[in-house]
Amino acid sequence: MTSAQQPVPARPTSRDVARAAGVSQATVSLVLGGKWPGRVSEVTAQRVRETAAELGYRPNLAARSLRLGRTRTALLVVPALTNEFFARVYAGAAALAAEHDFGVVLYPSPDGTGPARDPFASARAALDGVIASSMAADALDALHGADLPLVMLDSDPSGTGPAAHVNLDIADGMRQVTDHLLGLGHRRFLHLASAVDTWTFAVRAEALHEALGAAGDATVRTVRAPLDVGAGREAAEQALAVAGERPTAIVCDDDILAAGACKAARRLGLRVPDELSVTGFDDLALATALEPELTTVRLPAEQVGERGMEALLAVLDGRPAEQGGLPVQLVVRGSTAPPPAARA
Amino acid sequence: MTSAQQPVPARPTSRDVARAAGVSQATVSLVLGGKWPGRVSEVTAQRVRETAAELGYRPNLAARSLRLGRTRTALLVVPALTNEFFARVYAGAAALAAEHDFGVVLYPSPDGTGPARDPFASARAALDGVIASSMAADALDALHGADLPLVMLDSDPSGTGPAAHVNLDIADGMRQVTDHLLGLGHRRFLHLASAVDTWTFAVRAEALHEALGAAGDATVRTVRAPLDVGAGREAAEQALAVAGERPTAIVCDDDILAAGACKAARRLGLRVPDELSVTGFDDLALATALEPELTTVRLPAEQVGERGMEALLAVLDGRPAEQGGLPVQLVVRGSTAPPPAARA
DNA sequence: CTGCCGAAGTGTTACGTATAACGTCGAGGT
DNA sequence: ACCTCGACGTTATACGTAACACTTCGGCAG
Repeated sequence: MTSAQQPVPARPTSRDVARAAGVSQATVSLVLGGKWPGRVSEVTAQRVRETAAELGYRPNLAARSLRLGRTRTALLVVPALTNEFFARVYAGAAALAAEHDFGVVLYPSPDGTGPARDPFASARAALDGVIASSMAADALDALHGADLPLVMLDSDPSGTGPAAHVNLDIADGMRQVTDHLLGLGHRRFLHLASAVDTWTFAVRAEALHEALGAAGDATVRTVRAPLDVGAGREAAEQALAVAGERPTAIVCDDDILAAGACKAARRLGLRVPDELSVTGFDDLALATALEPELTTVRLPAEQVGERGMEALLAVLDGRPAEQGGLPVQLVVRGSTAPPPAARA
Repeated sequence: MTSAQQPVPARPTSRDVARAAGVSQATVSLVLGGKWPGRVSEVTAQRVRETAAELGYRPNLAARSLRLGRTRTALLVVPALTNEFFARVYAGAAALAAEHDFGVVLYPSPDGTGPARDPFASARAALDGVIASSMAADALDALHGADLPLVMLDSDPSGTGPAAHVNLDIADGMRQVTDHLLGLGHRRFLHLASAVDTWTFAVRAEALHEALGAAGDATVRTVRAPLDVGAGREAAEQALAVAGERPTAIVCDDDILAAGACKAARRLGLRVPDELSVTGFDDLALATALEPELTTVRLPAEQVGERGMEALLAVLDGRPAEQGGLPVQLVVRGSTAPPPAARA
């Protein structure tokens, strides 16, 4: 006694469509594939398309991937999606990917903590390429030896490994911040830097020192902290508590650290911006949630993702990837003002 | 002139492993599949495993999916990853998924704007199931008719469509907030509510009114705003500017709106918490970045994701999904205090 | 000695798709 | 009348895997 008719309407295949339309499976593939124009007469093609729509046909992507050896899926490696910047990078990458019928999966260590897992064991789809932020360095080791097309975001462009680089003009942003503060009259600076040691932060430090050096009479101290409000506050509080001449401006590597700096100031009874100027970097939503709103550098995060995906698609097509850094822009808000001395 | 040997070392298949180990492909599959214990002698199994490791064999997931008809991939539908809450939900879901060798892809409209795309056209992998936040209602329409196992997050549990619900005990959280404020002596309230109209927000309103009703002499006004700092500030500012008795406490549906409320207070020259108490909901990083820090309700976002994935895995296994709401907890910080009258 | 059984593998097949290679058929050139 | 050729399709095949059905073989009860 075998089961008669299967009662569950299984997902229709291209062969089902073919049968219903009275053509061969190959013709269905030809029509719906969209390439090979002219291989099938328009009247037949129309019939096939209608039948496919009627049956609700959806190509089986596993079968397609198996046949083609490509998956139209990219892996995006970022340290943590809870950092708004990277959430926006993902959004940009995913949006452009969708336009090209591509998918984006994330490296599955989205909390940034925990041991680096094998990205391929967990990335369910086989991958056509990888887009990776330099801030996810540990994950990159795991990627080593996979010889997939690799696009690096915000990393040292002199590295020759990656097929392409997408960089922000971080140095210019830091110059704009510094010039803004110098223009207001500041001369004693505190650099609240990220404890993470990647290119994107090294460039900040370098540009800051260079711009201050040009001013001649400016001084700067540096303290480092993990990218988190509490840690930033602590570091800033300690640095501000030391004896001697207090800095009049804190330049932060990141809006999150800047939020910490603002809290430190408040705890020490220093008013921002009257007694202490604070600048951020990134222009996250946080920057306008604080009071006063942060003077910061706006980074086009979504564009970073888009350009990264664009570069990857180009590489996969054998086209050259567009080079060149993305421009950033200083946004002056309420957290910066002339130093007390200049106001007196 | 045909090409002699392929110079590119193609990715080894299970058949390559079989050849190298001197067994059949079927045996390799048997050994590496891990099921069917005892079908292959331990000595042979060992040899196969070693050979696979040597060659760096990785199963082709497309082929496996094609064969099995399952993909071990779930779709997570959330309104926007830039909302830290959902980024954390994703983190929780992805972490648990990884433990079970599952993958999570995101509905590709991560900015929350734009027209709802077809989730299946863009989700590259075929899907085994869907986990969806009630806040992504538009996307759910697109999911209709896919008859995949569906787990709903934070949605009306009386809905019978989904295979399982994972809910936070939102009502309890709102009760805790209200009782806290009533206990401090507040009687005139403003409810800064989300403009989004989903279960999770309806419950907040209901619980608030119920708890206030129990107090007898309390009054509340409601204003609604989109989930964004600027919109929250504007709505709060307008509501506070009206003539008559000013509310002494603003209860917000969300930390983001609470940040807006704090900004509105500052603009109007009202000190928080001395002249106006403000409460949030979610306990995002933002809550401790603000000054004063927000009194808010801590939601176990990661757990929501975990439980959602857990429920989906259960459903896929034919096991019953664990029911029951996740507990939430009031976190009292600096943004609440007794009202001015009680202090005088 | 025969028949049966379990252990340990192997041969084979199907999953659904894309495309290379192969018909077929009528029009048009010589 | 014969060949060619383009237009329109079809047949056949391979991608890599999992698992069903089968073989082989030594052991052992009847």
